[in-house]
Amino acid sequence: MQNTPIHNDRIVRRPRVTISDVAGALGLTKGTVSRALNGYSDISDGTRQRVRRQAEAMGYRPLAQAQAIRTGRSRALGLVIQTDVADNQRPFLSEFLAGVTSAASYENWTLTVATSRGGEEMTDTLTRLAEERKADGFILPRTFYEDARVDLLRKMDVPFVLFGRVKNPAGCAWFDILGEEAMRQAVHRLYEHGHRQIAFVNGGMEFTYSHLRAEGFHRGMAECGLAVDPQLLLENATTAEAGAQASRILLDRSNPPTAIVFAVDMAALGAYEPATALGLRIGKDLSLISYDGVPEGAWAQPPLTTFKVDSHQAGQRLANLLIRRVRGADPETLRETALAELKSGGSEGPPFLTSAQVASRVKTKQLTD
Amino acid sequence: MQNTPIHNDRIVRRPRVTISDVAGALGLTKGTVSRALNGYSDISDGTRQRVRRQAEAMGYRPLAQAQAIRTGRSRALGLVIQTDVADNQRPFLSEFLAGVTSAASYENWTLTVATSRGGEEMTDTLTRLAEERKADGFILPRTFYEDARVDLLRKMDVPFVLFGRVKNPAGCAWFDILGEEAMRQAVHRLYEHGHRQIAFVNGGMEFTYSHLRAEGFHRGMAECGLAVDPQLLLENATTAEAGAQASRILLDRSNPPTAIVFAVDMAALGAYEPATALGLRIGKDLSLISYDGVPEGAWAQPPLTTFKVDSHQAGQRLANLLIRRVRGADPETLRETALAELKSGGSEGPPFLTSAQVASRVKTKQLTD
DNA sequence: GTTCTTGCCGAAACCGGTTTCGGACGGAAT
DNA sequence: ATTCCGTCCGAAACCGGTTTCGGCAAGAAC
Repeated sequence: MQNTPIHNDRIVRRPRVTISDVAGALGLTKGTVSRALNGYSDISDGTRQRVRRQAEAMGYRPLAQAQAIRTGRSRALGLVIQTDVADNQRPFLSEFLAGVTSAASYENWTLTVATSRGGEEMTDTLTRLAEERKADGFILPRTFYEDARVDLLRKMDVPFVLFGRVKNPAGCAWFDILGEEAMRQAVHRLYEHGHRQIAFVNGGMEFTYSHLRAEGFHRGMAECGLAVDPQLLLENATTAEAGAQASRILLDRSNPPTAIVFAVDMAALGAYEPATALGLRIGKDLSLISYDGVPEGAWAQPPLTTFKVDSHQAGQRLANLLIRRVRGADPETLRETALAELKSGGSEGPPFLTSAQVASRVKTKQLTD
Repeated sequence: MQNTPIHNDRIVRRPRVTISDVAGALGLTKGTVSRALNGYSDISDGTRQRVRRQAEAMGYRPLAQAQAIRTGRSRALGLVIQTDVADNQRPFLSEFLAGVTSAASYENWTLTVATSRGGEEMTDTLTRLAEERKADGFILPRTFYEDARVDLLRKMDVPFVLFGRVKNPAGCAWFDILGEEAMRQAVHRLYEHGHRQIAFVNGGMEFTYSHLRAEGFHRGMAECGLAVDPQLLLENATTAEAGAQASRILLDRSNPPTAIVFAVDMAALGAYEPATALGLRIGKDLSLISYDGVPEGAWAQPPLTTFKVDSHQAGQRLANLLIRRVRGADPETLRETALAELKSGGSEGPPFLTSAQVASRVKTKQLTD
């Protein structure tokens, strides 16, 4: 009996052009070809040209994996998607991936994707991908204010870039969209419409973006000369249910808001049902401005006014930053931001009612029910 | 001056446990350890046990890339997402990826993702990924009736599995959800509600699913003893705009439908606006049943009745099938299907109006506008 | 005309695995 | 006591690259 593996998998693959093929065609050694292609200084310009042309002509593409076992790098970006977060990144994922992969493939890099439910599984996944060198570095989406992934990767000395920011930015590279600026503009816009009682419904405070958006809201209020009523500040609404709950609480106040700024679209969409039930018309009796640009927003009646995020651009920039990071660039020089774009949908406008009128309408509606 | 590459990238990585480390600890050679771990028959059970235990204890994980340069396989699945298709896979992508990666990582495989606008770019991307061995095989989502990707991969002899089916199934493995069965059930359900004028709005005929769903619709009609009115059959509606357009056409017929079966949720959502504008209440004067289970459907008023696809399961099964395929299983034995689950939302019910009444209401409404 | 550089390339080791080949050893058959 | 035959492992080649090292030839310095 001959010596065979138990799983003798069928292997069929057509031959590739190897570096030895290129070297042979030129009468050089593969070492020389390798150095020529990788820009070593001990190769003459003439030879370098010849090698480049020949490689091109033969359609030679180096095998990233073969390079990797010596260099430690395989030209692969890593992305671990959190599946436990009740997040709103879902609808953007396709665009985001398109952005990442287009920028990556431009540099001949690829993307390795994994998912994780967070916590220990996240640690295991990142470790495994890094140790098996399935990724040279990671894009970390949806950052937490204090992010365990950052601590881990910092400790392992694995390159990474953040989509978002963190509490302690030391050694971090990132791309982020200035949510704080959007919230600031939202307040200004509502103020100009004539609103004076403006509420703010934030997301989960474990996320960095919530801290930033809160800051932007407060700054906007201050710039407009409006005092922030602590009664009109709520947190932890990232779903429609939570948004509905928050809206009911706010509208039940003695001084209800005539406008609500939401940090998250999905929460804002939750406001439609309770508002309508209380006899308040969205965009007239109650104005809403939110953030994200989820497609569901366009289907609401009236469509949700929101600050839309360009996910494709985000993916592109993050891929670009990470590649530069892996190549050794200083992370502190790899920090970019962009602005969200206002998409007016009709959920905001000049107030038809005063706060007091809203309150009385809510009261009478509740009594009649 | 010493010999240095132009881009002298910083390389920092902590040491790994290699197969030589394991071999050294046991006083064996790395070849023996390799054979022991890969189940060769010329290793005694005792040694195999010792090696397994030692590898486990030292936390040895083979470097897929190093294995790949000899074996040609790197334990990576490939997924190329089409970005040019006006599709509805977007919302499901996250779940789908979670399914794929969970099944993959269970077998210690990973997922390489790329995007492509289709056509030549798709060919290039698949070729590049296969040649660079960034993927041992591919999952092909959203299959076309005649699919160029299938032809290419067949020719290159690269393993693949389809999410969906194709015209010529020879040598193809797949997982698919029986859309035809859903359409059939949709007709039965509407028939039992009392509908007799049932229209069908299909997706693009370049997709396999459209052929299948049409077949299911026709079968359902036949089973219910209903004649199919060619006037009530439309195609090529995969977006809300196209769905709205189709709805207007159907409602403008001399014998308008009292119910419409849509092959695609996004198209069905397009029916709400024109129906409402013509004074027809969805779920009463006009019933809708659709397919996909997009989240937007739950936000429509009334929510859309639809057959929901389990994307997580689909991803999981596809990953599993592809791994077996790469390991050499006969594709013809790798074919699975599942059923979509009906999610009743309120967009369908017994007809409040006859076809003639719908026609007259449409006519008067159009005159008054 | 030597000697010293410098430029440029070949040779070979190396990365972390897999796979082929052959030989040592022990037990059974002769 | 040989011979024969499996069993089981070591040795070494190999995969496709990268990187180190050393040496040859030509030009510069003496």
